Parts: sequence; structure tokens; C-alpha cells
Amino acid sequence: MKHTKKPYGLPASYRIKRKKIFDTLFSQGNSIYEYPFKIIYAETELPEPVPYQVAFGVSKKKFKKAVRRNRIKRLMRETFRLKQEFLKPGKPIALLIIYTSSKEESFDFLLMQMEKILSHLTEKLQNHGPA
RNA sequence: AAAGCAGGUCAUCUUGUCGCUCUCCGUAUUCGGAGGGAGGAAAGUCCGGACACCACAGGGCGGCCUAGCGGGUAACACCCGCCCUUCCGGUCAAAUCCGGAAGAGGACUAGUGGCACAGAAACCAGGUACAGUUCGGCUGUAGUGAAAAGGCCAAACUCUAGGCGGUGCAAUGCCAAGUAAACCGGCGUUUGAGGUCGGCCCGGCCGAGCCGGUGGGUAGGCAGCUUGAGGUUGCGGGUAACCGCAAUCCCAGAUAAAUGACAAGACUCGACAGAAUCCGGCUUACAGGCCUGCUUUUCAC
RNA sequence: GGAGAGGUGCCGGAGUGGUAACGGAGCGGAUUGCUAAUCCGUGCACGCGAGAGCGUGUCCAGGGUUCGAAUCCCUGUCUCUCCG
Repeated sequence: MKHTKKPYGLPASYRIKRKKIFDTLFSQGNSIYEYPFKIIYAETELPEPVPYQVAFGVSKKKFKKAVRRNRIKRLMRETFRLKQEFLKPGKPIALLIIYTSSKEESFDFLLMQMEKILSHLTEKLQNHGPA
């Protein structure tokens, strides 16, 4: 038992905190899309003993007010927290989840789409993963 | 009671489950418990400070800012009181008076400059037409224009009075890790390069390295970081802004960056909006509730 | 978070108190058998007019100073740049 955590928790160690990881994501990352999310992901070494690290992004161009951006990032974090069981990577992976729409969607819709995109991602990783 | 105006104040609430962040406790980064967890504007960054570094921030020129008088304040371009000017309303009208609103409100009898078009003439003056004349280029009228010979403009230069050194927490100090004490060119070591971050000069201080290019490494942690011109209540002073004293309280501190989700319930169905060193103002955005004062109308006594 | 710069017609871009230059695009006309090139005219919006044309407004938005503002001052808004 090297690491335990609450099944629906999302502590700080599961979030990306290094600029270096963001640089790898932007230069070498692959992407997958399912409205309104876009996930940029890359298999890479992580500074913490966790299976994955996440970050959430909302464009300032699309949401000018800080309150709205905060709101959407909180909804995204919440949906990921509740649906993270659908993400089963073989290797350590970093992912950046970006909100691409310019309007705020309902929480239920976001839950559904988050489940979809994480399942697709897991599928894709298992097909191309251990090559 | 209703409507309007002005000022102040509050900013949906309650419970449960899941989750985030900080502090404390339990041998505890991971588990558990207790407690704290956005705003009146947190915003714009428009002013004023505190604080930090640059020299204990010094002199001159330049530059920038402020503008009635008095007070408040750490300070201000803010706030309070008074005066003045302009505008609106009240009495048939005017003056006065009463009520209200607005105002960057020193100086064009120091100088410089500007006054388009129109008009005979526009700031050095000059003198058109008509009429009257005491014949003196004297007076009046016409006409153009915002203004016609004594004026206007300083949110024109300027003058007067006063103020301002610069840079900003990505300031600054410390710890750890790691690369290359690399290569090329230029300047310099008491005959002084360079630094002293705003423009220039002077003076002073530091001073053996500095500048440009090529190429490479790291971008982690701690302090600053929240107890403060602090909040609440009471008493006292002052027309007021505000100040004094006493008691009491501790009320976010993140760093790819914490306050969210779901369920249930209540009502007046919830606006604008999210802390990033910290305060005092100003300005802008904003659903509604409550309180106080004034005015008008209606009803009751 | 902090420090600055700017916004002029469809596009680029001058003007910094007195009638909004200039270039390109577009549109109309001339030239041509047709097109390109060339030459001439034309900023935009609204209103009036049969038409030629005329009037009013317009320099990111609102307010102020002034006889008069794209220009000076204040407030807001949008865009861009720099700072370990």
C-alpha cells in the first residue's frame, strides 16, 4: 500500500503543479475531444507517486469575468472528481482538460460528457498504450 | 398611509452528504477530530500612504501635480463647515428674501500668444454707412459676430503660493539543487570601467570587474504574509468630518493558485460580482429589503 | 499582481484648438470587341428631393472647459506591450 485516497477525493498531489509538465503537454501531447471538453494528455513522469495529474483550463477570451471562469473550473473539477473512476491509465499520465464552449452548461450535462470523454480516453490508452 | 428626493445599512437563510484549503490536536504530507475560510464594491488602478530596496535620498535645471477661506487626517485630487459665482423653483414683476442643485473657485491693471467664419474693421488697431453736432475725428444709430475697444481665453504658454527623489511584494532577504570558472568581441583596475534602475548636470558613496553576442543550467522551498492609521460596544468632546478614553474580540492567507456539488425545506425567489503585500479615498457595476430625515397629497383625532 | 502604450471610413494611416490629408479596396463612369492596366469621380449614417444635389450627425462611448474639441481635462470601455 504505497498510496491510498478517498475514492472521490482530488487532493493537491493529483493536480499538475510544474511548468515543465505543461510544456511537455503543449509540445508532445495528444488530444481527444467531446463537447464541451478537450483533453490534452501525455504519458510522462510525475513528481508524485500518483497514477495521474490533472489541470483545468478556461479561456479568458471566452469568459471575461473571473467569477464565471472560477465557476466553470469548479464545475469541471467536481465532475472529474466524481467520474475519475472511468480513467484507468496503464502508465503515469498528465492531462489538461480545457473547456471549449463559450457558454455555461448544466452540471448534469457536464457529468455525462466527462464520463464519456474519460471512457474514450481509457479505451484509446489501452489500444495504443503498451506498444 | 402613499409618492418623490437625500443619506445610511444589509447583501437569501437552515440542515445533511461528498469534496477543497489553512490552523491546532491526536507519534501523523496520506487517517481521524475541532475550528477558520471572499466583497461592498474583492473591480478600474484614478489619487494618497505604510512597507522594502536603491546612500540616513543631498544640491541645481528640467518635469509633474494642486488651487476661495478654515478645519479633519498618517496623507490626499478625499471628507466636513463657511463664503462666493451660476442655474432652477416660490411671490403678478424686479430687487431682496426663502428653498434646492451645480461648480478644477488664485492671477490676463508682469510678460508672451490666440480670438476661425462672418464683418469696413478682431486686439498693433482701425474707422464703413446714415444722422446729429457746441465743428472737437465729438456723439448716436445701423450692420457682422461669442466678443466691436474694453473685452474673452490660463482644462493657452506663463506668473504666484504650495507639494513631489526613483522603483515597486514579479520589491526585498535567506536556503537548497544544478550547469560551464565555456567560447568570441569591446572597455577598465587609482590616469577609475561600471554602479547609485526615473531625463540631464553637480556633489557624495561603492568599486574590480563590466558590457554585447553564441551556447548551456535552474525556475524548487522558506521568510515578506497578515494584529491592523483593525472591528464591536459604551461614555465624553466637536455644528460636522472626526477625535479621546475604557472594555472586549482575533475575523481568508492560496501559489497552475482553496469557499464548490448534490439533496431537502423556508421566504419577500436571491443583483453586481471572486482576495493575491496591506490600509485611506475616489470612480464604475448592482435585484431587492430595512432605517432616518425632508417635501407634497389623502384620511382620522 | 504590477507598470506602460493606443483606439480616426471596409483596411492601412496623417492631423494635437478653427472646412477630417494621403494610399489601397469597393462602387460609378471613360477607354476596349471583352478583360487587365490606365484616367476621372466617390468617406460613412440618417433625413429631404424625380434628379443634380442639400441639410444634420460622425474621429471607441459619455460628460466637462471653450464662441468653437478628433485635438485640452475627467470617467468608462476595448485592444496591445513589458516586468521573476
